[in-house]
Amino acid sequence: MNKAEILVIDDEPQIRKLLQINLESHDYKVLKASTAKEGLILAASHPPDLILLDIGLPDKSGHQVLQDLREWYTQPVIILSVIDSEDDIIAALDNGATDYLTKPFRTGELLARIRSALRRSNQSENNAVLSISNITLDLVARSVTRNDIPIKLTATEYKLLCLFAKNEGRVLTHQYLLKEIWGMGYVTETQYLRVFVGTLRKKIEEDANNPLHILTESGVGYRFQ
Amino acid sequence: MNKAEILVIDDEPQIRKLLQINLESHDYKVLKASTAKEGLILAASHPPDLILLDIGLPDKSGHQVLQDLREWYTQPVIILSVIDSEDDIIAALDNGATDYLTKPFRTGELLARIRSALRRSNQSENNAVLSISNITLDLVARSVTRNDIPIKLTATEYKLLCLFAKNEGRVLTHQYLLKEIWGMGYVTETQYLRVFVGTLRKKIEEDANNPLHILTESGVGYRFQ
DNA sequence: TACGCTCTTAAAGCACCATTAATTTTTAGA
DNA sequence: TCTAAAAATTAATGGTGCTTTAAGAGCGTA
Repeated sequence: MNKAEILVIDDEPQIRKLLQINLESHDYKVLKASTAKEGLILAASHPPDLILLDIGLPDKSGHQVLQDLREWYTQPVIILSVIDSEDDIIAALDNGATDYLTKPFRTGELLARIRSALRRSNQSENNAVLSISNITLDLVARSVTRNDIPIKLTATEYKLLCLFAKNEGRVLTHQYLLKEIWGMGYVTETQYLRVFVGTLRKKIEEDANNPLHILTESGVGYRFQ
Repeated sequence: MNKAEILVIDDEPQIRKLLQINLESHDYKVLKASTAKEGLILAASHPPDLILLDIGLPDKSGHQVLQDLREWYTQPVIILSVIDSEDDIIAALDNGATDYLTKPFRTGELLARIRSALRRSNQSENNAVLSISNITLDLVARSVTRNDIPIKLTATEYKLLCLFAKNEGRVLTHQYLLKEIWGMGYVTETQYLRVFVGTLRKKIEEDANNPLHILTESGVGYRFQ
């Protein structure tokens, strides 16, 4: 597993610094934004594994940011706030926040809540080994085999195959795949998918011209089985 | 969806009563236990959708109960505690607690955190399936079967069948169907429907000449049953 | 029989898809 | 820091399958 990426959206430089130091010392990769706008753009261009969101931003209410994020972002969002108001907490949680901490927070607790949130968001994907007919995918070792023979995949090919394997039998839309792999800004770049599905098929199908695993659903997306 | 069942494990009768009243008034079914032993037995004999666990039980530490539960129980466990100690919080979260609230807690916040936890634990099992006699429609996987045999549908055919299935037994007018699938500008193109209903019938009816599912309501539209 | 509505069929057009290769960017190693 | 290789992106081309269109035939009703 790679370093988990955490996006911090907070306008106070001291808090950003504090969080960055604490998170990086626990082996997370930290992205920072000081305004709502910047944060949303950053999240969309490169979806992080978790977002820490300050509710009191200068340009936009954190509640609004949360709603905007939840239109498409499914990973955990933990709210940080100086306001210890029950209404605020309820509103945030009902808008899809994963957790809500009031400042000043205890860093040890925050880190534990981050671990907890990440653990839960990963547990569905945490089957360590996925096997679909003759394809085997070891999520921990990050290795793939076909008929027990190791296959070398690039980073993008691997991400794509992971998404497919975790959603066996489901149709994944172009939009969804592009969003998950490249980020929100790329949902129209269907051509990327064609190229990478092409290379993946060459590597995992018996006959890339008659694919049995990665099926195309014309006009919609792809289905893995 | 049935009432969600919540198991309260707490030794203080007042707290149990308070929780019961609040939870039941929000349409949850409440199970109660006053000791760790009782709670574990109850959870095992009839697994609830969520557990509220007091950390200070008479017969066993709540941390120990949590560990025992997590051997097999995967649904949310929210810890309630009079102890506002960071070490306790971290230990509980790292042992698999979903959330941790210190007493006295605000009931509105507790309810919001329960909703949040249940929402997240349910989203994975959300395989909305529509079944109409021998036709099955999985809206998440975007797949259709007849007598358990997969049927391949084009994007437009699928949209059409979805509309039908979601409005089983109702007459859907040409106008409505055209508006939903092709858009407002196409409400006069009745011929499109004839063609696509034709291909759909070939795929899902036993005998496309004597359709049992997609019935024609002459001059008006179609009805699915 | 004539008319309105429907169904079937098939050809034409077009959007979508796959493949390949060229170009740019990133990564790894010296 | 530089260089070479690998990977990602972009662009170009041809193929495939879906949608649209159109024409003819069936069926019930006046």
